[in-house]
Amino acid sequence: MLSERRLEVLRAIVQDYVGTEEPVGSKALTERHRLGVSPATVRNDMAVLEEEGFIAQPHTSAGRIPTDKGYRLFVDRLAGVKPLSSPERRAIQNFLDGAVDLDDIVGRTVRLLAQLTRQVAVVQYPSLTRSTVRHVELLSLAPARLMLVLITDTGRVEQRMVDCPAPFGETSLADLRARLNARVVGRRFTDVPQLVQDLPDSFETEDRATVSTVLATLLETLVEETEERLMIGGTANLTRFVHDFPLTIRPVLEALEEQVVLLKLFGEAKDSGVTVRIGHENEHEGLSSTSVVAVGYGSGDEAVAKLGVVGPTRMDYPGTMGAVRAVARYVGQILAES
Amino acid sequence: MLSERRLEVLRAIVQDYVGTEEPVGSKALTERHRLGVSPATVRNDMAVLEEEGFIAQPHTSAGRIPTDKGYRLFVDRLAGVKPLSSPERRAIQNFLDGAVDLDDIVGRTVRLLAQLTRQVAVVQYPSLTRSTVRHVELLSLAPARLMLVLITDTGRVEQRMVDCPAPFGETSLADLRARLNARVVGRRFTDVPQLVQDLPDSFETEDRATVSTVLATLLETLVEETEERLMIGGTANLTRFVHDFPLTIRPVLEALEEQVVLLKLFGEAKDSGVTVRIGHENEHEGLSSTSVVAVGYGSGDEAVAKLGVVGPTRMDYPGTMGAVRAVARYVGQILAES
DNA sequence: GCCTGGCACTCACTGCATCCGAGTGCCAGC
DNA sequence: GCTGGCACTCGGATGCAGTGAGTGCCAGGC
Repeated sequence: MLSERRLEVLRAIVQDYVGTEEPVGSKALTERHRLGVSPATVRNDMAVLEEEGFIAQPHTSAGRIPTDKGYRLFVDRLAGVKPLSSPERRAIQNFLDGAVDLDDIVGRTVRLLAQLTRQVAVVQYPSLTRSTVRHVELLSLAPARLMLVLITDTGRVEQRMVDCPAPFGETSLADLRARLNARVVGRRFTDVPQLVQDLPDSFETEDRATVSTVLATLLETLVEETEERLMIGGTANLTRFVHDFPLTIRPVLEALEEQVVLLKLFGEAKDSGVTVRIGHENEHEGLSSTSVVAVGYGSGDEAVAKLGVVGPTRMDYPGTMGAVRAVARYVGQILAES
Repeated sequence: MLSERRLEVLRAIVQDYVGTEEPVGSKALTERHRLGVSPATVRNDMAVLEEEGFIAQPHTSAGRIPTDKGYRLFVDRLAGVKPLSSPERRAIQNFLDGAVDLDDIVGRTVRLLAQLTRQVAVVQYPSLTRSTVRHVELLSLAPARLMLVLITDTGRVEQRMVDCPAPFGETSLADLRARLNARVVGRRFTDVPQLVQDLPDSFETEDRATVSTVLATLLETLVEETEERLMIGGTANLTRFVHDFPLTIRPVLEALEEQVVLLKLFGEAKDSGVTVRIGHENEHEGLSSTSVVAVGYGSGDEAVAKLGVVGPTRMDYPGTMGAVRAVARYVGQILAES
């Protein structure tokens, strides 16, 4: 077990390194922090911390930098979540108020988060799987061609063309529309297949095929749209670290474009509370020197999607976690209101 | 006026520089191109080209690189548009086929373009201003709360909430829906205000306020959505040049995030034919060492939006122009079919 | 008059030797 | 168990000479 002071030394190293971006030595540490001991003592502590794998030396004659394991300990035991200042809170509210639709909300959120954390921001669109149906609309475009429009409680709209096997009358259409809505409005997407299963049976024989086709398209939309979408912003912030590791910026940009990777990472994050994945904990080559801070957000108690930031492992964890958490809360509120 | 051979020298310089990414000298030029003259002659030609401002020397004792003006001449007079190979054409078709909706089409296009040109790709969503109305749908969510859904011929769907000044019955709603559609379906967005102007007058007094509110919301949607959206991809390609100018990558990323800038640039591009803006011709600080290659695309003869790439001024113009043009054509086809 | 070979000059880049200093590990003493 | 002292390491900066690709200019030839 590490003594209290050694943990204190680790905390000091992390804080200084995050601030200065340079390996920190024993002397500088005692000068900037009131550890109450001499550099020589700190050196001994550092030797222990290094042996345990919490810090490392880039070169023999250089200061120490935290390892992924060191950051992990820092996040888990040494640092809290730093609440935002009230001007910051007000800024968030001002920034998000006045959004007109879902795209706008997500767009504003991503810009806000990027600005606040000065890192790359990622916001997942509210997921369809966890949301409920607000309305299903059917429009007749041609005798045997319908448009299916699905509206969710999070304000998302999806539409699909349906080519019918047979012409479908206006009355049948109105009938289907009414019955379909009666069954699914307010229900969760996952429950829909169950709820509409026997619907074709209650129609005239000649219409059954069309009804089945429409339902098939609806279910397909639900499944397809489970591939969730992301919005990304603030990639220019990556260049703040370009003098450090110009090599790393490319794989990170590539990873960001492969949205699958991010979706997987976000999917693994807890629904509530801030999740932090540090360096190699992200099982992706390109992100091995970055950390991902993610949190769920939603209009009610339940998280419908995640948002967060991607930045270098050397980041201000308390501040970033605070910003991410605060933004998630406000977005949740906005969603609940709309 | 520059002699034929001097133009040939300029072409050779541009081609070599684009290939090698290094200033090109007179000796190397004569070795790689059949100019039929000696290095000394080429040196004289270079001196003239430099005096005219088409090429420049980074250092006194270095080779020459083209200036923006040099690239401009190259693009305008010395290079054609390189058609794609047939495997490339097939690849485009395969890549774009099977897109399910507009988001998907735009997403695939942007990835395709980024891959093909190995540069940053930008695709503008089909603009609402030039498209026509396919359908307007009105849904009653609560006694005095409606949802307005607008569907365009390009497959785009926009929805807005409408808070009515007074409760609005189902029959009135059906009436409004029918009459509204009768007037605007198939019409251009710009014509809509004119077409619906007198619609409230034909309703009962108690419903007029609501009808007006609905129409106001519709018109607002048309105007608001004129702020067009963009999708960007392939930013990782920027890092291919990071060893050259690590400084420039940041302003470019920033410019890309300020979509207004790109929209302006794209707006200035011609509707038909490939438009190239080179270096400082882009009136934006961050893009002064990049070129923008843009082209309009659309489902019919008319361009409904633009797409293109952003890359270093030192790019393969003929190839890039060919790829951009080809992609625009195929996307137009896909849009026309759907 | 235009092209060419020759020549002196420039200057970025490389490799090498040197110096400097922040930082370390270790040890004897309090 | 903490501290001051000390020898040691080694990356980074500085200075310098050598190299070579490239240039401009000039006199001579087709």
